Amino acid sequence: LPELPEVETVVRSLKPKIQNKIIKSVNVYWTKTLSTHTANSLSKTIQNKIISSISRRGKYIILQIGNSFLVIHLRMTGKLIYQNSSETQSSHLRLKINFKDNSELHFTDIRKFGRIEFHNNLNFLNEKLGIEPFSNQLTAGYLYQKLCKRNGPIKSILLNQSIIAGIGNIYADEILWKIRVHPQKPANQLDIQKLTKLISATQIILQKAINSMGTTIINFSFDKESYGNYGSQLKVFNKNGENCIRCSDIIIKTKCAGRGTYYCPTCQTM
DNA sequence: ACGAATGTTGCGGG
DNA sequence: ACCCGCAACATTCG
Repeated sequence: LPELPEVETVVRSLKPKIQNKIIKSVNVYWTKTLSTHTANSLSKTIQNKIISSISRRGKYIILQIGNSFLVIHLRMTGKLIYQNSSETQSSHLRLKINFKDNSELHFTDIRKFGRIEFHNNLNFLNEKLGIEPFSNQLTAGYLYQKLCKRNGPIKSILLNQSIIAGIGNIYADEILWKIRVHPQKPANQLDIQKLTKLISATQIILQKAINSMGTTIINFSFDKESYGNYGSQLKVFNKNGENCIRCSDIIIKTKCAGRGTYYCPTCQTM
């Protein structure tokens, strides 16, 4: 569900609602959600503190609280919903931050894969994650050096968060369609020119998706009932059996890098 | 009823 | 030590 554009959409929509709010307490309803603390210890640690900023790194959402950071990963079905204490809460509520003014930030998650951690710095994230797609440090040279020894499919590289942070299954397929590369093509067979195209396609697609507030296919939403519009601009993802808009051949669905993968067998070559 | 689902991690084998 | 594929996590939906 949420990849970089969806996470960015959540961050932008939450910012005006929760920035500078004072925390009163925290409730946890599914213990595994909060992986670094007990509900009580986190609640004590952050009560009376202010959420001073909300930002994104890869697919992670980062709330700065005092000199520390609450780091949230939505995984497949996690959602952050800002609401008033009088409103009905989801039956999938896993964690709740209560603010002094009686408003609340709810973390809901049907499949319970989402995780929330509290850290004193962001070193663990920066060690784990590769370069941001919009960073000027993302160059064809960087990718070439990272990929030259990798024989696995290029799609698995796009999904590998330690190389580029933020791309998921939908946008990986869209990027590869745009640059006409077969998802199974061995990563070390892409030359500098192709890698340059890969980077610009990544930036263009992710930026357009952010502008459209993400892609809603199964159940991404933000702000309670707001949905992303990038679904109408998808070229291959979820288009199994439809005609490629470039060559009119039939889009195929296969499995690549362990994930459902859509591509055009004519446009996208090995 | 079975299989798959937009994510990540940890495991085993190479 | 790196690389790669696969199972596991938990629930819903078709």
